[in-house]
Amino acid sequence: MSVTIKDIAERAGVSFSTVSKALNDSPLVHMDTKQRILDISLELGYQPNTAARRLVSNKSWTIGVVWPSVERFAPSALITRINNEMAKHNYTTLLSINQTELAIETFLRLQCDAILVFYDREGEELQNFTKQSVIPILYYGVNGLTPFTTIDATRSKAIELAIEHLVSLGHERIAYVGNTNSKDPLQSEKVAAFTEQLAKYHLPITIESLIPVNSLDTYDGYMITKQLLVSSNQPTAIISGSYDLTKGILRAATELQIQVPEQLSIISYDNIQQMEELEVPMTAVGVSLEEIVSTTVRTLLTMIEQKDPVPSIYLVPELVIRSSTSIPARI
Amino acid sequence: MSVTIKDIAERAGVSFSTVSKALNDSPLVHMDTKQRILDISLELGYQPNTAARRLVSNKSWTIGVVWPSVERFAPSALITRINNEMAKHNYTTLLSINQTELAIETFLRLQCDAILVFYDREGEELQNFTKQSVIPILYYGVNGLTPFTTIDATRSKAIELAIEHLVSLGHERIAYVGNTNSKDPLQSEKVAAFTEQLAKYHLPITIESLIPVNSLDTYDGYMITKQLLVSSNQPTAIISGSYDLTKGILRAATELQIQVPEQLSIISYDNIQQMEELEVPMTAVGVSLEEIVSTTVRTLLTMIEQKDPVPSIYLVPELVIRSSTSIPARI
DNA sequence: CTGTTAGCGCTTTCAA
DNA sequence: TTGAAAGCGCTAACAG
Repeated sequence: MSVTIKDIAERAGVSFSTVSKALNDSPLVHMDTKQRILDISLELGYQPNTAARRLVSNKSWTIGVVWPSVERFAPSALITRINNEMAKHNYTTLLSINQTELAIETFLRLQCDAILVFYDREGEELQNFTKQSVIPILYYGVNGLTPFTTIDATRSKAIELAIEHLVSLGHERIAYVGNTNSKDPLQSEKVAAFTEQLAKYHLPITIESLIPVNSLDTYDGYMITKQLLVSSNQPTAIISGSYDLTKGILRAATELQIQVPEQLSIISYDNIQQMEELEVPMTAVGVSLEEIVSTTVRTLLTMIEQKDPVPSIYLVPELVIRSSTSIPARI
Repeated sequence: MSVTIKDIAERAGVSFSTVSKALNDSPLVHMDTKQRILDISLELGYQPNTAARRLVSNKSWTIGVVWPSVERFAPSALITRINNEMAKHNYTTLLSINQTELAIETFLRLQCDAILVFYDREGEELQNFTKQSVIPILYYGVNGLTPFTTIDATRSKAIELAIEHLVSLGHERIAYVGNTNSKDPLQSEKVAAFTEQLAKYHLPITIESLIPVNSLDTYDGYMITKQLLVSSNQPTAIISGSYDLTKGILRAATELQIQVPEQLSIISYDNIQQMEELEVPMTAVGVSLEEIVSTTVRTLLTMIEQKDPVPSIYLVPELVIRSSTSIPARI
């Protein structure tokens, strides 16, 4: 059996309720007493019993995170950051790699204080949790897909920014490398925005405009780009759907001795620090990781406090210009 | 407030302890009563309060899993399976992507019933948990690296099997594609076994024997193999360090129009079902996923029950011959 | 078979 | 400033 507040109380010669107060830094305890109790608890290696604490406070101090099945760098970094940020607020982040429905059920049973769901799967349907859920559920994804509050990174806006940037530089043959056939709404939103914007600027949409990859892996990005860059009707600029893809694209260009940005401009989705550190510092669009993290954490905390509905949030993407884009090469 | 056993008791006109028994399927409750209570609890949507349950039973019914930082397919599949298997035993698996030390601390504080650590990082040191840990900690990795009970997949034995198989087919120029420079003991064990075995069979060790990749990604596997296969002193057989690498290796071979296994034999580490489904069904070595899962779960359960020390376990790898290996081509 | 009782370890009034 | 007491929701003797 581990040490409890009673043990400390006995040792300190006070009642256990005083210990409880002292440990919670209550102002109702004399400084000296408090210090003595703190010392003793430290000495005894006291660890509060979470179960008991939860029972009485009716809080679990945990939040459940439903993790996307597919691993990529950006989401992985996101979760790590959220995890650390929530820790600062005393919340422990639990991850589940189960199916969304199952994971939510588990977290519900565990009485997590909130659930964060990364909507990243292809065409999942889950509507049954609408009302029965007493605890707040926050989605990260595209708003409107679920009845829940959603943090939406407005991926379409990001693609708009990218194209605007390229067009302003004078590019006309722009390709999008990404999950063009995916039913994943996070991906298809980018694709839709891409074609829309091309149309808006009266740019040609050819078979070389939408370059499909099966996954968002570096590997696939590399493979498809190598094909693309030896085709007859090469683009002067590529928009990449993710950080991982970008690594592959860049590698393909390097290998074919195509200078970036002189001969080929690249602009990537995913506004993360790592873009800076690629062989060619990468111009990127997207909501910055920091902002996604801080907004998510803040929203989560708000939802937990005031169990009232919180409106969905649209995060505004930015364009970060680095060294991978320039005016198109003379042909 | 959610519904408690007291609510059910009131509704059913029995005492709450009877409800508790009924809900726990105790034989001490009359069938009729039990059924009625079950019906009511269902009707009311009763969800047991985990905190309370934990408090009294002094168990959390959770096990914490420290997840390796690097994502690859095989470990990912492993964790998913363990997760599901533990669920059958009423345990909820919590994942932490924090540093090992931090994660263990968290799980300790949460009073998990056991902690499973995937030792997958490069040269981490953590010796401080040796005694203070009241709850069982199980490692998955290479035995001897930590003071804890470890499930060891004897990767060296797997490589032995691979080489034995290749040698028996008549191969002499064998290359190992893997993390040859990694400090990760899981990887270096394979490498060490590889060179040892080559020596044992008096096979030449050249620069083309150990093919280093930076990561275990498909991408890197592809890249390095393409280089390897156009070199002057090509191997007749490749041993791949992981499933992901193998995908890349296979792809490189296909692209260079090298027939597998006619012109090149490939044998892969990671004994998982997916090997069957590659373009060329892959001969593989390693402990089968099923066995790793069942052993891990069983050990975990045992450790939880009898808080006595459990000895480390060495799992025996198998060779699964499929279609990617054959006698070497005539030169 | 069913109910009563006593906690599990902690927080939180309420008295002293 | 401290202590006493109640109770969070549940399980587990023990008594009927």
